[in-house]
Amino acid sequence: MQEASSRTHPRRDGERRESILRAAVHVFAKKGYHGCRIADVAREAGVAYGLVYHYFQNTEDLLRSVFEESFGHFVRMLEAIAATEGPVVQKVEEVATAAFDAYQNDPESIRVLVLEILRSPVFREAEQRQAFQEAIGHIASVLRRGVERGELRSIDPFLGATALFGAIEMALTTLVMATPGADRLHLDATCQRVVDIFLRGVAV
Amino acid sequence: MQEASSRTHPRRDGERRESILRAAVHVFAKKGYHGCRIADVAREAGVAYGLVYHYFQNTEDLLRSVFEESFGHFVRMLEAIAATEGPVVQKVEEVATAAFDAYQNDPESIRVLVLEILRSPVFREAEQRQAFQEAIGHIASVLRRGVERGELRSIDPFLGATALFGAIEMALTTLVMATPGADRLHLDATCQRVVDIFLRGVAV
Amino acid sequence: MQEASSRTHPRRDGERRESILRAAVHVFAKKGYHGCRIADVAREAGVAYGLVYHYFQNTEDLLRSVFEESFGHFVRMLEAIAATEGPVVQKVEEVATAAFDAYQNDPESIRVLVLEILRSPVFREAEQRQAFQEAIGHIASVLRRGVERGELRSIDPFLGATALFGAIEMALTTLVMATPGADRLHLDATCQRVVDIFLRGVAV
Amino acid sequence: MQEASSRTHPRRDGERRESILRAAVHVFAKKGYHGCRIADVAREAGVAYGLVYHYFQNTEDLLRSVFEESFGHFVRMLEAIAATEGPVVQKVEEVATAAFDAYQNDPESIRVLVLEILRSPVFREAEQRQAFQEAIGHIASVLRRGVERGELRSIDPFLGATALFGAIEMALTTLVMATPGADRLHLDATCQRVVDIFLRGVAV
DNA sequence: TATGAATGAGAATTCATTCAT
DNA sequence: TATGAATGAATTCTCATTCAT
Repeated sequence: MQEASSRTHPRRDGERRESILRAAVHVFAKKGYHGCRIADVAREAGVAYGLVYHYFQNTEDLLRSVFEESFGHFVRMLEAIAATEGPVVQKVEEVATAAFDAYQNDPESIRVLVLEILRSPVFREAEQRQAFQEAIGHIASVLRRGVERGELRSIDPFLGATALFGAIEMALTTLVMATPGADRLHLDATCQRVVDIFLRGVAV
Repeated sequence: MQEASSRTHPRRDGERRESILRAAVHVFAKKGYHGCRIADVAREAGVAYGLVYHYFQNTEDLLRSVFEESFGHFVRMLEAIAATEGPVVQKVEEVATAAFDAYQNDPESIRVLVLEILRSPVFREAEQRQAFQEAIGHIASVLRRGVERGELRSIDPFLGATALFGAIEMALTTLVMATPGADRLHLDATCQRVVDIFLRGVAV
Repeated sequence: MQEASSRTHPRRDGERRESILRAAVHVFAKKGYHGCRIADVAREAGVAYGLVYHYFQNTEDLLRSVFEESFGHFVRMLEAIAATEGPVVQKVEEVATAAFDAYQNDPESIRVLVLEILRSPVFREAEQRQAFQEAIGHIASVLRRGVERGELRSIDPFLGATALFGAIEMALTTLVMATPGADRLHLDATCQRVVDIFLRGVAV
Repeated sequence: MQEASSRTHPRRDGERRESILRAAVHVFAKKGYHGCRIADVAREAGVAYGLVYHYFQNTEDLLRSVFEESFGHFVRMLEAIAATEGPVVQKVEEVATAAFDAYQNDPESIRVLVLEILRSPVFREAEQRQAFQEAIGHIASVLRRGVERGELRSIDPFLGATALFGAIEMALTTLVMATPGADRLHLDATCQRVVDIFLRGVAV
């Protein structure tokens, strides 16, 4: 259909793969993971559906890849934040900002991540749940350091991380569930407020 | 809500319907909503699958009913909590306790609620999302009163409710995702700590 | 399509199953095992293809069932022949007659058996090959008794059985491969001649 | 037969084609004709699958070529045996030996020939069935001469050939079906015994 | 020659739902 | 009420074949 595309040069390796992945995110966002048909993804990407199987084992592999792209990226950001030094207050802000920025930059991906992937059946597999724990783990390590340094009162870092992650995720969920377009402006304010409540809650 | 069937054998009828509903919760818990086949539910309930259609319009109606049973019940509890007077600190504790108790009493239902229903496609329909907002709304009204009375500092009640609800839900999620049986003992402690962080965060 | 059929009474249990099985034999005969589509079988049987899956797990199960029906029947006949007493000469005649009669009575089934099943990939599984060995085994036991009683010269019964079985099967194969209708008349004569050559070959 | 390709690199070309053909035999032997995918053959041969189409029109052409290589070779051997003079007893031995030797030299090809090709759908086409008749025909002509010369009793040569061919093929089938490696030693003995039974059966 | 991305027809299989009994 | 045979739309996945490079 889209004759314009690059059937000429498979130049950048993975160009096609990338576009299929993007299309999948799009379809997930529109119809949900379980409403996502390979045919839809292929049409969205402008390729024959056989090609999807050229790049991905099957539907599940496709979902897994989308997950890795989106959540994996987020986890790596958290990892980076946790890896660099700095006062806890600032680190917590960085964590929240990372999440809200990601939403601002690519709301569709975050919508899919939050609504479709995080609690979906793919998380039934231990391997994937681990990624979830990992995210919380990075936040926990930030908090642990804060407690050790006396920047925070003596809380259970893992529990604190869970609470922060939950508060952020739920805030994003309500944003994501709201009519698209609404509340765009309040993003930064919302982020600040969540951080504010949390930091006061764990302050010495 | 559910058009109670003919009054001939009130008990019997309700029993059958009830057992199918319980079976559905069981199957949702085991295989997830999208892995749930009518045939599975019928087998689990020990009835012919044709009978499921006697009590429920279709699959979606079945899911909606499960939702009604579990989340509806929870929302009504929140509503009751919000409706009665009392210091905010106690009310917030009641909210958290309601959630953690529900988990303790019927973990399977909560697992389904948390993992399958809250973010599932049924929530794509405005009608259902409303129930979600409703839950947060009840909590918000508790907080609003607290702010008005000066029991809490001046926060946005809706945002505060979102943060609390998110923290609780994420705590339950990690519990639910953890190996079954683990951490059962720490439920009360966990509940207290989440409440503690939140209350400090919003204290005057 | 065929509204005339018995959707009224599932009276004789397996009536439908039986007709699907017959249809499968028909389609195997016409298009070969690998050319056999479930849709073809269903159309031939005059049922929806979903029904095929009601009675059979999958295509392979269907084939296996056809095999059991046809070859199983033949093996049981050989078993019966081997189980009853009588002079070897007569027993060998009975074996050959059983095969040629089966062909005369239901050439289509035998065609499928000989051309499609005996050497098909289903025989790659040990379980099925065993049925093959079993058939030869029954013939071998007939010959063994003959050797023991001095009715035959001292040959290896298993090898003898293999030779006889092979000669019969190849004779049927050439019949089956010939234009349908041809040679019908010579069946009895052919049978006698094969038996004749074999019996002379193993006579004392 | 096979339209030898351009004479530029006679050896190279033939080598490639040859290796693809060998790979095909290998895959047929392992997975059966219908389980044989062009991609499998290409991988086995260590070439890109597009190249297969350089040397063969399509899958069927590939199969036909494999057939040509294996069965064609065998038929030509039978033809040669039938064409040279000699006592029938010796000729029959030559026929059987040709088959058993072929098996000893290249069991995989014979396995494919016996299990995959002889009864496969390609034989549904008259053109190919002819090759089958041809093999039996060569044997029949040997027997006919034997009858004419009074070396054999008055049997129908075609029927006799069918019986001999069937006995040999079934003996090979049981060998081929047996666990690989077993009975290798008894090949010559088996061959002799089959010939022995047959020759006595047709002796004057 | 050689490669492998791209295509799409075709087949198996699933499962919600209906309905005669 | 209760059963489960029957239906068929919908979907996934496979694989031969083409073709630009």
